[in-house]
Amino acid sequence: MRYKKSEASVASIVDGAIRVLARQGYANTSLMDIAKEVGMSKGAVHYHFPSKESLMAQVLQTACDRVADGTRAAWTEGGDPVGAIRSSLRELWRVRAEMSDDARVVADLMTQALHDEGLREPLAGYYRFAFAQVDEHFTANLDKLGLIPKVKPAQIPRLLHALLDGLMMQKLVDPDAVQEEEVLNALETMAGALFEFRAVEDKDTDG
Amino acid sequence: MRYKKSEASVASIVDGAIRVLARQGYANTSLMDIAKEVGMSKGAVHYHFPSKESLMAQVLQTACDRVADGTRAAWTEGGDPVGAIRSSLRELWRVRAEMSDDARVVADLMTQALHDEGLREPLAGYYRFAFAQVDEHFTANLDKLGLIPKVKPAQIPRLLHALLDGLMMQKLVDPDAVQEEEVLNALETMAGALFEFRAVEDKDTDG
Amino acid sequence: MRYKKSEASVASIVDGAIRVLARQGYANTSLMDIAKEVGMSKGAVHYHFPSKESLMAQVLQTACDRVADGTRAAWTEGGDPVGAIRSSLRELWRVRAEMSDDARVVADLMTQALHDEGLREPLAGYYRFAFAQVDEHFTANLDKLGLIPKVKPAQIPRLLHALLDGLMMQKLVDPDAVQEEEVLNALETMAGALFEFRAVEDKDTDG
Amino acid sequence: MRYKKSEASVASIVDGAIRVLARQGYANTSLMDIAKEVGMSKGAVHYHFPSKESLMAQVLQTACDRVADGTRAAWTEGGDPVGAIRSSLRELWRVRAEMSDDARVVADLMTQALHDEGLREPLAGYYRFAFAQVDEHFTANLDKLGLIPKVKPAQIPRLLHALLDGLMMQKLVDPDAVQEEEVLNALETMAGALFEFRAVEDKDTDG
DNA sequence: TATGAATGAGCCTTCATTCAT
DNA sequence: AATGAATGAAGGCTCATTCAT
Repeated sequence: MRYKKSEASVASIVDGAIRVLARQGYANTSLMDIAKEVGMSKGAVHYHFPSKESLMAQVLQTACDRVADGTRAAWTEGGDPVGAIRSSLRELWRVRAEMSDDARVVADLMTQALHDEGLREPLAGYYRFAFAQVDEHFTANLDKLGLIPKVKPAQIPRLLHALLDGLMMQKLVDPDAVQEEEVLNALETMAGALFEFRAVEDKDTDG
Repeated sequence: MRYKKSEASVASIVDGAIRVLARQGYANTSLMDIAKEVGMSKGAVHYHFPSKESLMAQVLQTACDRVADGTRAAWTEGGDPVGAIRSSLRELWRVRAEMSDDARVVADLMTQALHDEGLREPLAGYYRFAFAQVDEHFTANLDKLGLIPKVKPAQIPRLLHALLDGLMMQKLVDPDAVQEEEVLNALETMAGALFEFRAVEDKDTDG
Repeated sequence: MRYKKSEASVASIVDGAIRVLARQGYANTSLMDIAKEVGMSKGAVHYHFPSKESLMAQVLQTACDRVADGTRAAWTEGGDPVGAIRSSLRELWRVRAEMSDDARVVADLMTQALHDEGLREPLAGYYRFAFAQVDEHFTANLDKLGLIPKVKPAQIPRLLHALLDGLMMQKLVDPDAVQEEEVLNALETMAGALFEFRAVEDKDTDG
Repeated sequence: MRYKKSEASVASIVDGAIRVLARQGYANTSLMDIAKEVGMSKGAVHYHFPSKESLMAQVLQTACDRVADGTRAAWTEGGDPVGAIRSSLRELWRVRAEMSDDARVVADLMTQALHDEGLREPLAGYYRFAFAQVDEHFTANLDKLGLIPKVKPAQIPRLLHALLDGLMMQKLVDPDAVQEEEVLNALETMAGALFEFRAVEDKDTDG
């Protein structure tokens, strides 16, 4: 309890690392770069993280958490179903389209994770969380929203995020080529294809 | 004829590089690894490629070309429109689901390209080609196929590939989690949402 | 009384250092290793010893003292001369053959001392003591034991310890190769060569 | 065959390393020191030796070989047995008393070998060779020399070298304390104790 | 065309040491 | 008396690159 300086330093290092990684990419980033970014010595970074890999794991974890957190507010509830889906989708895309440092780092470390065992878990956790969010706020409410899924419900989160992430990838490679408004329209159209509205007479029958 | 040998060496280096990169990833691959893979000296690699970056550019170019080539045969023409779309989609996914070395390298170098000017062009070209293919074989034939797009036609290739690439990313991170058959069904459902069939009586009316 | 705790800490550090050094060797031992071994922080070690060198000097001193102490009991007196020499030799060898942590550390730091001024004195003291012990218990009693040296008496301790230390070195390098019993026999034979028994009639003549 | 430069460099590095190690000791010697000594870059040293350990193994091997070689000439044959033994012993001691860089390095790395698997073999080989030499030139000729061993013959080389090495150790620690002439006399005396002359009448009996 | 040799910058890591608390 | 934090120099090692041959 007396020594909280360390926590602050750790946080500062992780933050700095995310900034540098977003700027330079994993393959071009050394611990020296990170140390400089946060105004510490290389030794200090190693004091808090025994290895580069352990730092990277924490960095990825943090970035994933933040991206996931950023989508927490995305889910609009109540109101008419169509409007709710629409605004949720828009929010999910906005988080990606902003291309925050966090999002860039997640994308960057994703390919690195293919060859680096230690990075796999944070990513898997991220996907789990993201999918669970869709399930909780969306798939679970299909009935309430008056929607009938046209694909296996378990696939819905996967497809939605694949679409969003694929578009983000394109945007990362060529930011100008992706037209926001048109992407959003298309997103809605495609998402809309995953369901159909329950006919009104069904409701009558139920009641 | 005089340069045959050299050309063969260049090709061999690029091939070997793709194998090594697919195995180890960009950040963990040195020129030495590549030289060893193709049984040449480090010096020889540098004789053919002035710098690592130039080799990587060529590698990415080649990998992109091959992936693109692999999709050339994907396009089924003739027959009923629905069947054609279906089998084309299946082929496009198969190329990714196989996760050939080429596909892995494209994915791996994509994030590297964000920070490496020299890698941008091959990727942009790849996207151009992939989109153009969709346009040529698909979007341009909408009328012939009796389909009316529900989104701006220019967005169709983008959306389709985003979905496919996003799913491949998920598969790279966790190969077992992606269920082939269900993905294919969902793919068709979503793709189907981009169009609607022109009613038969419309044709009569037109004629 | 006030310094009891500190003294205990100092002793604990030195003890721990000897254990670690015996295990890992000087060149592979850091202050961190030692601090960990005794359950203290690196800073604490530096609080008690201003520098690594000063700790090592104390460590060597302690190890030397202990080894020397271990030989104090080696000297059997009284009884027949041959038996006394024999059992003393056996004890001197036993101390080495056991290869206590102390003995290992002395051997290890001996080579380090060649290049490290601060370690020289403890070793010199050790040799002085060891030689003096031989002198006191043995050389000085030659007459009483009825022995006549065949080499300069001052050389006796040196030769004895050289033989013992050389054998220990061999044992350190290859523990199994040194056959205890045969070594002991040979030791006695060689030691025996340093003297000759005074003929009994000499005694008579003297008396 | 065309590229002999490497062999020269390797030899030069090993030579330089032996000089530096003799001067500074293993624990105080970095690859940089060695590179500087031979006027090469650190990278060049690593080009020829993949690791410090591999260099040290080669260094120890070379130093051992040289020391062993230096004793090849020590063995005087023919003439009277006593004289032969005497001059051989003197030579064996001279090689050590000179304290060549090679001998110092062997002594220095001996303690390091206790904790470094890779260094063990060269030392073991050295002992094997040294013992074999004694066997070949000496123990095997006992009969011819008219000597009967008083200890198990297999122990003779071990004891002889233990004595010599132990004395060298003392000399390393305190060069002035070891008096050459007296050591030599004592050496002869002790060595002499390992045998007894066959009585002349035995010879008569044989004949 | 291709190689072996060498370079030198840079990387991750270790470590003795210092210092505020 | 002892600790956690931080430093900075140095260590072993990797690597893209250069060059004579």
